[in-house]
Amino acid sequence: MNVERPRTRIQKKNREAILEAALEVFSTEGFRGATLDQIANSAGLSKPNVLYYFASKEAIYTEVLSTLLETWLDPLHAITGDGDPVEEIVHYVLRKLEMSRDFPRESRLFANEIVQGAPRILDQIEGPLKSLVDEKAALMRRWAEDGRIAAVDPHHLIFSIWSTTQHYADFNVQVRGILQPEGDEHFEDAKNFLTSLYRSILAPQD
Amino acid sequence: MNVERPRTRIQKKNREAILEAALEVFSTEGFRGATLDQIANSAGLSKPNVLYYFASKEAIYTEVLSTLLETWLDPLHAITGDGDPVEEIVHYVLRKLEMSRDFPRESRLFANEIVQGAPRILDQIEGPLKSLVDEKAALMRRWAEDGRIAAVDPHHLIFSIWSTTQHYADFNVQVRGILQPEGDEHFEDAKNFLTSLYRSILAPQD
DNA sequence: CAAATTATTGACCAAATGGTCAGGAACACG
DNA sequence: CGTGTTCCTGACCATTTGGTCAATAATTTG
Repeated sequence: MNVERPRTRIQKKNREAILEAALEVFSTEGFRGATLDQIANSAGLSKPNVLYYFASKEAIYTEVLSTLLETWLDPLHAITGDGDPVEEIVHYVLRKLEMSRDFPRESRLFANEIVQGAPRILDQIEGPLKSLVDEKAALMRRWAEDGRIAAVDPHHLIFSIWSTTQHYADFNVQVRGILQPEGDEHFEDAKNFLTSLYRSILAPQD
Repeated sequence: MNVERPRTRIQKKNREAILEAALEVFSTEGFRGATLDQIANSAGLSKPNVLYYFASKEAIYTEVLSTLLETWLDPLHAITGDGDPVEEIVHYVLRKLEMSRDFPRESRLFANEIVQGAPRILDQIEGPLKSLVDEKAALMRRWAEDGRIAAVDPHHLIFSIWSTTQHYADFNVQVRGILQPEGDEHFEDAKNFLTSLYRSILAPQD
């Protein structure tokens, strides 16, 4: 029952409801921890009806994950080499931080998958992702050689950006448990901290 | 059958085998994803035998998690205020990094628990952990006021240390997928990168 | 409106899973 | 060596879970 593009209005509506519910459930329970009943429930459908739209639990998960992967890597593409190096990188940091604030479930779903060994996207990582990262790392290395940013290991720089920003989504409960914020105020502090963190390490030495 | 201290030699051996197996399984599968069969198998025992030593799957998990929590926060205690501020913090960073290299399963188990909402340790986070972090943050704030480190938000500094170091354990497959290292060489680069990252942001301004 | 198509569900199934238990095997120890 | 205790297991159970299917309901379309 794998319909390429949802044809009918009902198909569109229900597939969206299922994917939304799946994002919610998978991101907090992981693949194995999530149940079709939870997803069906959260989507307001019966379990057999969910399986009418998707072949299996696995199929739902795969679809959510792959949709997510695209948008997830999007900000990295935006580092083009056109603008000021430091500004481009800082802008990337802030965009990733915003994504952690606005799409924490996507981040957590991804985190779950990776922590558990990335069984379903290992080739995506070793293929397209590695290529993309290597490419941007090369760009940064050139910047460093040209003295436009400080000489830092670009790969580890990227890892640090991923980790510091995604931390606010993935470890959300810990962050909130410690800071006890009312809403999202602490993201402003995070923004300031990360901005100065990356400005200070990237600032080219005379 | 909850024995305070394992009495017999057999009890000691088997309880240890179970906890070791549980760490392995829980850290890669999460609580819900792990099965008693996997744990029993990995420990080289039968499932009923595992349940002879522990009351339930939950009991095993709780024990692993609480044992782990203690050692996990240990390095943070070592920030005392006795030594040079920058050196103390950098030393903390490197110790956390070493733990990610040497005890990745512990890190991942913890990550799994937090990502999934920390259902079993939320009070530990809001209580003891928050206190400890607040205390160290206060210390760092004093350092900043005395001009011994740069003025940075201490809470977010700590978050960034946690995230950048634990990344090498929690997102291990991603890191390896991108760097394609033979063994653990990349930890040396990470060490250098993080050292200069934190030195550059902490260096007191004039 | 009627036929064809699409959507929905209750009932059901097999496998997996956490857990129990009675009885037997291994062991410690006087 | 014998006896009390500890250790271990096969068989079993109830529940959960992913998934199927035939029958019915709703919707679309000519």
